[in-house]
Amino acid sequence: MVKAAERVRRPRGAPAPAGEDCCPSSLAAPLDADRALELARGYSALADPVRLQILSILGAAPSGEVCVCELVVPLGKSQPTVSHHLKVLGEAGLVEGERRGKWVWYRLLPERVAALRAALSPR
Amino acid sequence: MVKAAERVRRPRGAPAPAGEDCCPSSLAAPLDADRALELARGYSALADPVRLQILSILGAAPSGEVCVCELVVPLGKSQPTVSHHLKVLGEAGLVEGERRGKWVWYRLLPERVAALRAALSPR
DNA sequence: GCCTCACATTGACAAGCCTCGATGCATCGA
DNA sequence: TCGATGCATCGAGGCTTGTCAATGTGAGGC
Repeated sequence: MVKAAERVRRPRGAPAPAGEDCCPSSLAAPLDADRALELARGYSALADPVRLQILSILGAAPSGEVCVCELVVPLGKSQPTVSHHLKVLGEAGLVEGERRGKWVWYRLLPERVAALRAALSPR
Repeated sequence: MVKAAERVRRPRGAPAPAGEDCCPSSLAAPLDADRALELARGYSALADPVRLQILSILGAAPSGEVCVCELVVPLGKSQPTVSHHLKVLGEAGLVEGERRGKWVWYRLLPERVAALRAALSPR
């Protein structure tokens, strides 16, 4: 049971890096089971090399988005497999897809990535 | 194939946070399969609520270390289960255990945590 | 309407993971 | 030496996950 007052407390008066005020570190105080489960779901989405490659391709794309057809060949997986991984990433809130004509374009959602990143901050 | 020169490149001249020079972001350039697999193994260790709770307990411990007997009750899992998760975390390089008499004391290894954290940095 | 293309969904299989009881090993105190 | 304690390992059961072939769906183009 982590109380809200404890989650926003920042000891030692250190200046918080931008964008991490709302995303407390998991290493500062013991996690309750619910928040641990929520975070574990997020890291589960990262716990597959194909999904990490998808995120890296999206993150490196100049336009910030990539259509599914551009993922199948570099990943070396079947189209249904790629679609499955995109669904997992979408359900984890890490990516978002948008249909335009025949194609679906996916892009990274940096907020959720930042939240998972901030949870690994040292106390 | 990510070339070394590309991995250490830091555009926009922003000052890099300490300890992240050596740990390139996964979102800056497409990951090769080997590095994706290595990172995925790391996040797999984080993809379980019990293990996240263990890390948070270790991170919040005033002395920086906790003996196994102090983990079983708060985690609500059997002793073999706790031992299993500690082994997984150890093999991922996230924790380290040391025997002192009858007890084994575990502590966090912040370097590996920082590496997984840095891999989520935006480009 | 019909065909083609891009992508999602379904179903099935193998592999891996989480969990716990039983057991083994090392240490300590008597 | 013997029993008790703390932790690791083993083995098995049950569930989840990654993968692909087959199929479904939605959007053009003819």
